[in-house]
Amino acid sequence: MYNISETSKETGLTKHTLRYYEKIELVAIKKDEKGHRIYKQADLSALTFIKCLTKTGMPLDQIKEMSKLALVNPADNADRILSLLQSHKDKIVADLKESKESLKMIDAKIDLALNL
Amino acid sequence: MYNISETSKETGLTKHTLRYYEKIELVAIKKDEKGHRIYKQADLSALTFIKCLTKTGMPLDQIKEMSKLALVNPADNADRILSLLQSHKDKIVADLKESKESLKMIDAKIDLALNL
DNA sequence: TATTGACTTAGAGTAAACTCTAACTATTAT
DNA sequence: ATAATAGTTAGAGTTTACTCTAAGTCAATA
Repeated sequence: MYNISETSKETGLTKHTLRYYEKIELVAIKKDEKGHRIYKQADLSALTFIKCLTKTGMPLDQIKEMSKLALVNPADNADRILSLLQSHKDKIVADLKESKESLKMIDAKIDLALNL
Repeated sequence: MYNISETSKETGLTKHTLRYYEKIELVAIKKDEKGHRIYKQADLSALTFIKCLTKTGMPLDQIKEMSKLALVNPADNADRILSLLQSHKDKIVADLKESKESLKMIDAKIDLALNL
């Protein structure tokens, strides 16, 4: 069990962001009798996965849609979730390719500058 | 020589974006006697390179800073420009690594779902 | 002649994802 | 007892990079 500060440290998300993710209903976190958030290991894993998705460019509303599906009825929605993950994967692969091409062009510029 | 529509087609940037880049002084484009923009081959190359930089996450104000240096005094600023390009390159390489790691985690999730 | 379609401008509006502020409560340290 | 620290909320503000609108000028075509 972790409080918001520990969770912030573990996940690298700010406390502000953690509360924001709750406000937009991207995650739902239990609270103790004082109203303080208590994060479980599973919450940390979920947040870490969310970070993977955002870092690779999935918009928060898509992530939200996916986690809703997973929470409400995992069995019935497995196919849908899988296909969302697959198409995101395809997007990442395409982005990686594009970035590598940009990197090449930047390298070419650097080489040009070095040979001045 | 290209007008704004042709340039938009060539670079994949919208006409709005092309005018916006001029407004923020990221580029400076000559105009004809009617006030219409005339893009040279060099402008297209610059815009294509700018696209590489933005796609790989360089903020417009950094790109602007760099092109100012290149325009004002290329010889004296070559070192500075080179080091900016180098550090951006390093950032891209780091980002690529991170994206590949995220991809792995997403793949792991997909495998998990497939084995349900 | 009129309308279509290209261009122009200044400036307002948008979307995404935070990020911060103010006002408050509860617990611990001096 | 008081001050510091950690938590809470609602809601306002910020940043980046566009994106769009309104109002206008020209040139060519029906």
